[in-house]
Amino acid sequence: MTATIPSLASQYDPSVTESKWQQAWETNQVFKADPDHPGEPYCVVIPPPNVTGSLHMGHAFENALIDTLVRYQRMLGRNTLWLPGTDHASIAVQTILERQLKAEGQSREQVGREAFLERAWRWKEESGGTIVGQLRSLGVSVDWTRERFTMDAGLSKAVLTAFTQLYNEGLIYRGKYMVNWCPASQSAVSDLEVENKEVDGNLWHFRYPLTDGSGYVEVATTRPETMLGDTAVAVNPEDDRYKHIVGKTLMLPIMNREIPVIADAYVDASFGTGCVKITPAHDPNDFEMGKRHNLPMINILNKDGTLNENAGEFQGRDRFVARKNVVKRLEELGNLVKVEPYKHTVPYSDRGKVPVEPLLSTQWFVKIRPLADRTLEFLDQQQDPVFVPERWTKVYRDWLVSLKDWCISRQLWWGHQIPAWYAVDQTNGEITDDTPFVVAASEAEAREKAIAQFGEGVQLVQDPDVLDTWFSSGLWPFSTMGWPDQTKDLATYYPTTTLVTGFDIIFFWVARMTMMAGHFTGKMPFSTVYIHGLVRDENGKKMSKSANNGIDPLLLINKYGTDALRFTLVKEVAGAGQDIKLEYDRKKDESASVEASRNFTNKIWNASRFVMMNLDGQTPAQLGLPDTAKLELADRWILGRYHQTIKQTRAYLDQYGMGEAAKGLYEFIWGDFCDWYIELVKSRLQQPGSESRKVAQQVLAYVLEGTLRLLHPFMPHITEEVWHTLTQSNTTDYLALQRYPEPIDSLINAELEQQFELLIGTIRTIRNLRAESDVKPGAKIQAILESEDDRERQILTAGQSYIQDLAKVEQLTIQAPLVESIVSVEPPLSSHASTPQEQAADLGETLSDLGWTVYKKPALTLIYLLILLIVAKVLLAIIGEMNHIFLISPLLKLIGFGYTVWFIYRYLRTAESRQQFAHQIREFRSKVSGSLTDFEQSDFAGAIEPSSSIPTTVVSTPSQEQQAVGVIGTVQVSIPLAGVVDLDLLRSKLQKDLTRAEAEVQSLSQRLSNPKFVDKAPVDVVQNARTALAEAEKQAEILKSRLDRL
RNA sequence: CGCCCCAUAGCUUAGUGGUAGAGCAUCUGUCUUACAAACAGAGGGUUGCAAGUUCAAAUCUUGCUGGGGCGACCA
Repeated sequence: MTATIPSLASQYDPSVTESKWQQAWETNQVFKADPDHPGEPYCVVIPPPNVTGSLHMGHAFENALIDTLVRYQRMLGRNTLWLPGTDHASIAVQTILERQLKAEGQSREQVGREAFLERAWRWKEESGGTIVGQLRSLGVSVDWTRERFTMDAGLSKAVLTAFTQLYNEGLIYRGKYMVNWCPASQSAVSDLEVENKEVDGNLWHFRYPLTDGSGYVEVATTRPETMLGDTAVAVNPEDDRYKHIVGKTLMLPIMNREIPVIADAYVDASFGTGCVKITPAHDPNDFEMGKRHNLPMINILNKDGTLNENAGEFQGRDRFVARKNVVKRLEELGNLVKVEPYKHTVPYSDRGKVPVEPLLSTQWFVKIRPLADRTLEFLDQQQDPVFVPERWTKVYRDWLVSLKDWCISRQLWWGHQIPAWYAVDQTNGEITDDTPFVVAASEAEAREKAIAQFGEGVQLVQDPDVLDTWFSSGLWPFSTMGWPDQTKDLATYYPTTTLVTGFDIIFFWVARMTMMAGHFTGKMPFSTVYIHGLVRDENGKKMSKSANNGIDPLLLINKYGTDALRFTLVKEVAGAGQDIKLEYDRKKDESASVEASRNFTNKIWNASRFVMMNLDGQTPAQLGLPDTAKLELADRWILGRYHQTIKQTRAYLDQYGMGEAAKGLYEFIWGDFCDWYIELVKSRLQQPGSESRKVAQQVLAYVLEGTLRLLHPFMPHITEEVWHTLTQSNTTDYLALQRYPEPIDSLINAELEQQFELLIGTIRTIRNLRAESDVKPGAKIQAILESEDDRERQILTAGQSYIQDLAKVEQLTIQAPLVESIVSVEPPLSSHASTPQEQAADLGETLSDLGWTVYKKPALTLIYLLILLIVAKVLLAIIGEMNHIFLISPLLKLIGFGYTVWFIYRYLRTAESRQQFAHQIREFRSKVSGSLTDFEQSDFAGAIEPSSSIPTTVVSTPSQEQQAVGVIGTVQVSIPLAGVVDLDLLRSKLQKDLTRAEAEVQSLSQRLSNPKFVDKAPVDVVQNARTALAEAEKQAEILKSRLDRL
């Protein structure tokens, strides 16, 4: 790829770039996993979206998180597989198809199973393609060659194997039990597919007469129509009010059926009348009681929710119509006592959105305890899997503990048909509750088995029902890799590493996977479960179809780009598992936060453009690494910040802190790199042919290239695009496959960063003063920096050109303050009562200062060094003896100070001598250490080196003029102001700063005067407080004297 | 009824014992040669309320209030 750098547009256009790379990655199979690839395997299976869906914000969020993790791990060199796919969503698809059929005036029974399924597959091809295509637009780094669908041949084989094995082990059974019946989809559903909603209903009170005519009992119900199926009334055996009627019978009104009064401890005597009507076929509790008391179980419902022949006169009526009619009838008969409003919860079908009916029917179940207990063992004994955040472990565990058997049969056609064949010839050609059956992995096998059992003439019919979709999803982590066959993929990538999913799916899916995996593979299917929150709308509401408040990710992608949307979503993640909120203006279809990320992509684009325009067409590789000896202050600073950022980003990503990592990168790129470093090197880039320019180019190229790699997992497209242009790589190289940057600790220099803070603070203070004083933005000014701290002055001097460039200062004066202010402030004596270690450190620092600044000639250097070393050694030896003498430290400082003054006067006063001096140092250093080209060997400790070619102007302070004054640390910043100045404004500004400083002094001295604080707080905390107090006092003092002079 | 989470600037939030920091938004100035999708500057906080522990609490404890979630439920 050739760099056509200067012609790059000044605004980044994601639309072309993003689809270009998505296509390139896929057609070149960049993310195709290879089990033979070196490196520890890292594997994630996608939470399969269902084929009826289209991409929503939750998908975008989830996949952005996964892709960030996966791309990071891939760049770390792990043998990475992210396996994509979809699930078949039995009920959802069936509902849609039946609706279509109904619109055509048909029913599924009319078209028949085969034609129906043909239709379903056709539909799946179209709709399933939609979501997979949309997934592609997110730029996910999945291996499309391994895409799976839960009804693929391979996965279906896994389902058959799992089912037959569980059946043979006695863990799957068929039986007549109470299930949740959804009249809308006309199928049983599992407990999890039922949502309890609180509704305002009524409690109807009825009176059932005793058959012996001795009175009545009063019962209450929220579902009056169920009385048609009542087969008893129960009371608590201890309830004295009713002891005498237990064993008697009642006459059930309307049905005129004689039913017994039974005693059961389940009945709460204190609730209502203490009498409970019992409908064993339509209530789980009543069912249990019915079994205990051998009561008849009368089913009054048809599959579609209408009443059946057992409902007498109400046969054929819808359940809700019947409810009204039953009440009316009872009222007519005089059996209605009262109706009271009653708030209660009603189970609704998740899919059908109608109330489910508890119904007694014959279904297939998984005996769950053995599976759940096995999984609990993994959790309790091996902490496997680990949940991030940890608190979800308890939720997961509690559910496993209280889990009931799982109804897995669905009266639907779309899905995995249950591999059970009934010998219908044994029951008159019908499948009844008692028809004998065989379970087998294929029809042929079933026939073989059946013949053995029932003879040649056996007539077999396969169970028409299908399995719960989650049954197949539960096998997903290993069925997708070839299980039950022992494939290479399975051996390499299973168990998978991390599962990323929402908390709402822990029960549905996570627990089912762990149970199935524990049973079939003897392992947990993933070692970590990362739980993310929901994406909420601009009002903090859950996005849902019913509330119609979804935000279309594709709309935002088209408007701002995939990278921008992804970065927004990931950046918003605070702690793991927390919900995120997406800003959105529905009128304009705009999102402020995505726009901010789009602006960030544009920033990256333009910063890269700037860098590339200044590299003379060379790539980072061609430019090479800078010679460490030639690095300037700003270079060392940005390299330190860069490596610090690498360290931080990796640390965050390693502990799933994707949001924090993203925010850190945003700050580094926009703040450190663009706002400061690029601005700092601009003047150097305008010095053709200079060494300084070359170094700046090298650092720019090095940091930009590495930053692109750092950012790639978060913003894959723009980084890939810029990286190709920057490195002029050919098309077979991909940033996605480069190594993630590694931090070099020796380049991270906290002291240097701190020193740089002073420069940045000074620049800000000057800019602030300019703005406050209405200095024209373009005007070059004069500024005076005063500090009594020689170290501070040294730093300011070293960064002089930076201050001049970025604060537009023409004449910069750095000096010690006037004598009066030197003597007026003295740090508290006790602050110097430092430990021997600290003094030694001080000394070391002084030594290194001198090492940097003292020598005129290389030969002299060595001599001085030797002398100093000896002196230091002697001093160190005696310091231990005399560290109680307070004067030592100030004395040393004084000596150092005096020496520095002399030194500055001698060598640094003029630009000429400084340049010469700097040159000598470099020469000396390269002689001593050789030219270090490898960063690994470098060491920047020591920090400050005066930068060259600074026109220094030493002028006396024009104290008579009006000045704007600010304070940063203990540095006083003044700008002489020409012309008219708003004195009041200046005064109020100073007064405000003064008030703040005085408040600080007040609070700090209060704290320090508290003996308990001084006694009990750690030494360094007290020390920090003292330092802060000294600084605040100094500030206040400067401000006060300025204010006085105004 | 039980369990869990949350509460900090207008919004989104950082800060696990040392005296509150950022981004967005707002206001002011600027088209300064990478970027007006930008740059520079400014204002903005009784850390939900109350007590307690501590020299010191946004941070730990308890209670309360408000918001959200999950689970269970007696007809």
